[in-house]
Amino acid sequence: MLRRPEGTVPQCDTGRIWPPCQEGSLGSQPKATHFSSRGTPMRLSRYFMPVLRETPAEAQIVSHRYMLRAGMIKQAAAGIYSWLPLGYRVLRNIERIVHEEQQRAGHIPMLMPTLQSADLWKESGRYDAYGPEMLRIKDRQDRDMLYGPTNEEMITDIFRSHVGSYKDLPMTLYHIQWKFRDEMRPRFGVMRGREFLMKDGYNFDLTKEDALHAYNRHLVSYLRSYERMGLQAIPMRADSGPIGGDDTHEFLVLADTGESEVFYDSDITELKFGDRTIDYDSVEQCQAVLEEFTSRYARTDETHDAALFNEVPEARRRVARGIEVGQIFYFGTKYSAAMGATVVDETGAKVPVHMGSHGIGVSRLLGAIIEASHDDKGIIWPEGVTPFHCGIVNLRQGDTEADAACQSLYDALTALGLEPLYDDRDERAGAKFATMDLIGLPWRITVGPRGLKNGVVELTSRRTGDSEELPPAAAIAKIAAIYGAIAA
RNA sequence: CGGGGCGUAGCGCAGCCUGGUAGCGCGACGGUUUUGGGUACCGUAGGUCGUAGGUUCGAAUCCUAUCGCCCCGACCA
Repeated sequence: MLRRPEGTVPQCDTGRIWPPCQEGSLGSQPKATHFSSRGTPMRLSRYFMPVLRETPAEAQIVSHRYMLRAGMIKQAAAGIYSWLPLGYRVLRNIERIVHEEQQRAGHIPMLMPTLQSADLWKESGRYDAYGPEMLRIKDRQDRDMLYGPTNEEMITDIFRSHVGSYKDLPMTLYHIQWKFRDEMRPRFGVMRGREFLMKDGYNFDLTKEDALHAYNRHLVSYLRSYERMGLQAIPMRADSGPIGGDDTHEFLVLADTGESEVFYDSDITELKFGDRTIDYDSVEQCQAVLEEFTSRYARTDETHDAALFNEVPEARRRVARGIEVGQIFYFGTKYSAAMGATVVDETGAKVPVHMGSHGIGVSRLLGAIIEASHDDKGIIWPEGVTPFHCGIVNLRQGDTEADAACQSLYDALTALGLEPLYDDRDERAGAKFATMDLIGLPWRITVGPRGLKNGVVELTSRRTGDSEELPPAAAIAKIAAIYGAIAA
């Protein structure tokens, strides 16, 4: 019903790869049906969502504050966090979108380890080049190990071990895995943690042209992914940094708390990917999207060119701040040549493959989304990533009619494959509203004796604050329609 | 890694200067009262004051060391 139509996204592996166990898989929960990859509905009285009324002192920026206050994360050490149930749900939703969009683009999911042997890094030369950001560990045999900050070496090794012919190309492999970079100064909660969840993908192609198509394909899939998360992320020409490479774009979400200064032509913020369908195999179509989204001036401070920027009409010049949520690179044969990742081409010659790597900061995206979508009461989740589809607030817990009405709403929404969060605590209305506002569910159904007397409940948009009174069945239909439209 | 700051109850803080054996608000728990935007009142539980040394009759308080965390900067998905 609300499930994506069969065939739109062929056989997504989401949720089976990471994490190994699904929420509610112990059998105590009702069997999830349509949205089994998302989670389960929940009664707040049975949930674990330790909200804080006061802001912990260590949190400086709004996303960090709200994530702590909403009971989404708990710091374990500097830049390292536990994901509490509410935060975990959002994390998995973001991850799910990334999986779906990567597989839609034809990229193949897999999983590489967090801990790596240093050998491959010595071979590529990055063991020394990477510096103290890399967490180095010795095992009991005194072997050099490291907690991977990225996986170019490992994927290249896998590729060279098993692929030898141009006939096996093109190929793009990706995984979503925890990384560790020992930042000198972690801060801003999950926006700049030391441990972070990242999708990184690697394309292998016979020619530079093919590799650039892979680059474009990633750009398209990233635009789609961010839009599904309710974000506008602008591709900006960027600096290649320690990965190295020729072509690279960063995707930035505009936000005052962003770490990078960005310069752009305001026309670019008018661009929407929308629900257009793209044939990912079409070089022309992907190229057209790239040109559409990168032809206007948009650069981070690293690559900013004041002279070029001044060619933009003054009224459209913007200087702002942005949060980097992804980056795509084409780096040619840098690793393949160094590590002997070659294939035999049509003429029988051994040639190094052309590669690129492409990352999305999955855990960081939670912070970015909150930075871009909140008010003074709390978070406002976009429908695509919200931890629960809607909240049900029972204003008079213990009142027979109100309890029954809430229960039947809960059951009906659940039967449709939606996941409501039912606040069935014995709390005052104000406390329930404040909690719902804080955790940011986009829709709230408020149920009380007063309305029930007239046969209505109240449906409220978290984003606009607009409320309407309508019969319970109509409220259900409306929510189903909203989410049905997103899933379609 | 340079500069600064902070570790006292689940959270936010006071007490430290001028040593005398720990306190406030919120939260939690129990009760009464309330009930359509964090209600009010009563009661209860909870802290070897980050850790280790030292000075002292006596240390949260003074001294030393150490660990952790935060902020500014340089650096980074």
